[in-house]
Amino acid sequence: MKNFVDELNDAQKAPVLHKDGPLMVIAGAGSGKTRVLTYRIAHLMAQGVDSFNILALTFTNKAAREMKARIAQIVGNSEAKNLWMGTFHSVFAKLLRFDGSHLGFPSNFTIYDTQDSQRLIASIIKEMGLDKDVYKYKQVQNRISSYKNSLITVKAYFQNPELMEADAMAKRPRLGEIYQNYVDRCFKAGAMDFDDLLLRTNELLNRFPEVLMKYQERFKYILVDEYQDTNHSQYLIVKALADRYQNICVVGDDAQSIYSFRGANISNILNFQRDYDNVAMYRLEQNYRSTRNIVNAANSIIAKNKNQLEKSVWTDNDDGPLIKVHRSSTDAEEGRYVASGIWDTRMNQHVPNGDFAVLYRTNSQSRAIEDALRKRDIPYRIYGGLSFYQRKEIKDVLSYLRLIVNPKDEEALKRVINFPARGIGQTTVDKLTVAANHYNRSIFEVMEHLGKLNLNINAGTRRKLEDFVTMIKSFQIMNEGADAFALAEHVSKKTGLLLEFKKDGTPEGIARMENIEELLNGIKDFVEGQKEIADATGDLSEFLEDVALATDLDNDTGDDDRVALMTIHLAKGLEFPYVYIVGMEEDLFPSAMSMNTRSELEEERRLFYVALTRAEKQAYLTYTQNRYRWGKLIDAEPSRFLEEIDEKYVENLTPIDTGYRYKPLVDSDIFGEVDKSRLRQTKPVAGTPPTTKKPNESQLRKLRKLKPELSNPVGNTNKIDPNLEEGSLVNHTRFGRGKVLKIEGVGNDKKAEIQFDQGDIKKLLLRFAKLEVVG
DNA sequence: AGTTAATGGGTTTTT
DNA sequence: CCCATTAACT
Repeated sequence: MKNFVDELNDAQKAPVLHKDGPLMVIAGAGSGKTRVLTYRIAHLMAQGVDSFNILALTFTNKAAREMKARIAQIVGNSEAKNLWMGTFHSVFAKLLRFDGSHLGFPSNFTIYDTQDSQRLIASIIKEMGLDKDVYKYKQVQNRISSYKNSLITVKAYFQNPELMEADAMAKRPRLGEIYQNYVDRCFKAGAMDFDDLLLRTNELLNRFPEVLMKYQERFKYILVDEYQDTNHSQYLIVKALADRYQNICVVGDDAQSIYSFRGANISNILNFQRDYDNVAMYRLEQNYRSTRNIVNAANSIIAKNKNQLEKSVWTDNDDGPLIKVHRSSTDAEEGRYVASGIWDTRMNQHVPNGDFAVLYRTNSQSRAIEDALRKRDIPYRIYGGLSFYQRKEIKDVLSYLRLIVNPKDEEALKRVINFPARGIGQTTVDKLTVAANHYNRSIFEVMEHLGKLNLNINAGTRRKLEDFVTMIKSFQIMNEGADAFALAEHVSKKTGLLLEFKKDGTPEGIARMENIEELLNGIKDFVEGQKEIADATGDLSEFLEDVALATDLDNDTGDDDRVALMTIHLAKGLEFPYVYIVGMEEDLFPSAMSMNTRSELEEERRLFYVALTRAEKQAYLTYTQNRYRWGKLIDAEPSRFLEEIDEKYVENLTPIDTGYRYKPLVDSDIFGEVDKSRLRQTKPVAGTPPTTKKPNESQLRKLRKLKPELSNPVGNTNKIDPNLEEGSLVNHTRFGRGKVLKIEGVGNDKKAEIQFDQGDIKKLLLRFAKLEVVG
């Protein structure tokens, strides 16, 4: 453990060697920010700071793990073990497990994910008898979430006439009541949502000075990575904890602030010098990552933003090749271009798959890329999107486990009380919910005391409820002895979950069963892994917390060689030699939802800056003229960002599209509400795209008339027969033999027009599934 | 009352 | 393309 400081350049050394007091490091993309943070922690420890007194907040748990491993190499494993490191959410979840009892939360509280929150809110809206078209649960959840991130509690909400008026203006005067109910129900269920982990930490530190004092003393040195993406709630936690010793080191880059949609506040970094006294300020401006062309191109883009800190990123690296821009006619062709490009580079340069990344704005764009890579047998891994733990079957198993740990967990209970089906329907659950609200108890408690309550539930159903309670209780008893793996395995079998998917027999059913098996293996690994860690017990509740806060990136073992596919947001902090940025189109990137105001557009631009600066050697930008969106082919126009790059650094592989007029910017920051009528777009000059035909009026009329006849004709909507194609002969359960005339749409949302051999039904437009193929 | 198929609506990024 | 809701069936 010596001389590690010599591995740094002078600019990097300064913040590493700086000892006490607040410091801010403004670090340009690729300037060795993580290195500075890692070495600073190692240096503090080498100087005799107890590792128990250091708290490091990182952007992903994976980053924390890697940093810890590197520090362990320098100062030794036993010392590094005591560091508190992780994301805001995971660190403060841990803190709340210790001290949440002050607020009335059990140490085994559940963490609700977004879906759990939304379901609960939907249920509250229904119970309150509100119009669900006015109070849309997703919007309501969004609103509540942003209140929480701004530290607006229910009480604060009702004390703020402006907020209430804003919601009343939006025709949602009872939003505050929903908020109130939501908070109460979470509390009653012993549950916290993602935002609560920060909000409740704030509450804890504010209301209990002795707790605050304890953690101020514990965390004498605090380091925060990606400070530009902290929200108000996180900002206040850091401020409170650092208040005593003022040993706060924040690292970030305002040019890479891309999380304002979840409350990140760029002014946290812009105002750091105002918030603390005698701030030492360091800048890292030399980029070690990318070629000069990439660095300069990125600079030319970010220069279009008005709101930013002074900074000039430069590099000593070679110029490298120009950035390649490619146009294709459809998203499928775009995929083929990417796949063949990767293929060629891999062959010519002899580089591994892991050197490539394909970045996109939205998760749904991955499909076309996947298809093309698969056809070429190029191994890839998709990060993010629907994560493993969010899949239906996995959430089902996890819900049982959650219920065992915390039987008050209402969302988990509602999910599994009738899955696999055991004859407990919606009406029964509604009755239980009403009773639970009435007695101010959890649903599970109501179920435990069915006999003493008069709930108008018939004897058969009552019996089923009792059986369910008995089953969960038997699991709880088992949980006291057996380890998490044995329990989870027992639960999957005993509840009939595994069987449910097995008897299904379809490829999906088998895939689901395999997923459950994979989950069980994951639990096994976890239990064994936890035995190595000092303060871990390897029990179920620890696993559940891990799962609730894990990101896809965290689970990446990185031991196989694959092309990486991910959103630009997920790519923050990563780097790859070859980077494809696909879907460079208006309305997609910049996104149609975030190009109305200057601040939104500037954030999209920063996102583009982040994307481009991931590339070390070569960047490719691609766009299409037509793109499938939900099965429909739509026009696409090149992104304005393509024009914003200084042309010196770009090579156009295809003729440049011209003749567009971009949507005018309406600055709602100044003018208030955006006038949507001003946002009309001109038509493209490019060739006419192929269009899909809609059913004509007479076909539609026929369909509507036939509707009663069409009950139960085609099986499960979600499973399509891949063998069906135009011209196939099919057998219909009701109408008999017929021929497929036309197929519309893509993926699982296909429709077939079928001509039947007999009867007066000539043509029928159907969504099809499980139609038996005859010919 | 409970189960299953069909339909209609929204449509970004994530802990 | 996914999900929640509705409609029809057992």
